[in-house]
Amino acid sequence: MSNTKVLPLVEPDSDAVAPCCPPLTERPFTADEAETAARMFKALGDPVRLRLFSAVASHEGGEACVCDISDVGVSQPTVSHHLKKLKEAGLLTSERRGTWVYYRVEPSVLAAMGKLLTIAPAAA
Amino acid sequence: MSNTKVLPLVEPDSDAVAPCCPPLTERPFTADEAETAARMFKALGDPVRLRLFSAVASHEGGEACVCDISDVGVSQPTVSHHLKKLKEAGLLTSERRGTWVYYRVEPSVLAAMGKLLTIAPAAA
DNA sequence: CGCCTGGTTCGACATGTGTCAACATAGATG
DNA sequence: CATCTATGTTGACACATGTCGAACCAGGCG
Repeated sequence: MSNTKVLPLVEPDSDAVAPCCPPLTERPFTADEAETAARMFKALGDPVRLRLFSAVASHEGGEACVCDISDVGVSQPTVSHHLKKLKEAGLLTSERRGTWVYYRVEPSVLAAMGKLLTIAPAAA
Repeated sequence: MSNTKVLPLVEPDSDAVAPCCPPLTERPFTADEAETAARMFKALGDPVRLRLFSAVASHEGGEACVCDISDVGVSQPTVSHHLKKLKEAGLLTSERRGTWVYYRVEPSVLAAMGKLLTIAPAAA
């Protein structure tokens, strides 16, 4: 394996979690890779989405219902809109349980993005 | 210290490279933190910028002149525009050397973003 | 000095995006 | 079934953003 303990907090086979792209520093991205990766970054490129995502990610059990996190200074439809965006970007998944809808983070995508930003482990 | 060897590829005092925010998973972001972090993510949230950034980052010596990376399918003014955005976001720095202008990556910012995406090292 | 090449800035335009109010839907509960 | 609460969807609108061509600045060179 190329890099052994870069993100030891995820799956053991941490090489498999990045079906998207190599580290940004490894070689110039192709148009397709850039398109894919940019979609994820763009999803986190909004303050409200970032707060929502962080709220879900840091919530107990890695999941939270909308009612728990919708206090970010915008109207409820806007919250819903942003959560949808995050879902479309593959960063969150949602599940309805009775009255409430719970969102949870997709850890593999987080890890993939983290690896993208890794300084090229050329020497390792 | 809270997290000892999350991104061992950077400076030894890797805690100092993130003057921005804690990991997304540690606690809900404040409005200010989200604003700051979103600015960086947004900068990488465009395919063209991502290609340019990757081209610079992966170039020999971590720097490249515009002429080396401007082959991304958009006009040259547009390239310049995106490079400016990346510079404003703190991801790149530029320096004129004779005829050419060289861009290089700001590794500390890369590392900071990587840490942001770290899965909360709660257990560690 | 005049000109050429590399790069940035300007002005304009089309498109994308964040936001809200109003309406619609899904379950729970009486 | 009536109704209430929790979410999502729609339509509209202001604003930001990506893009280009044209004009402009900076160095090197004859």
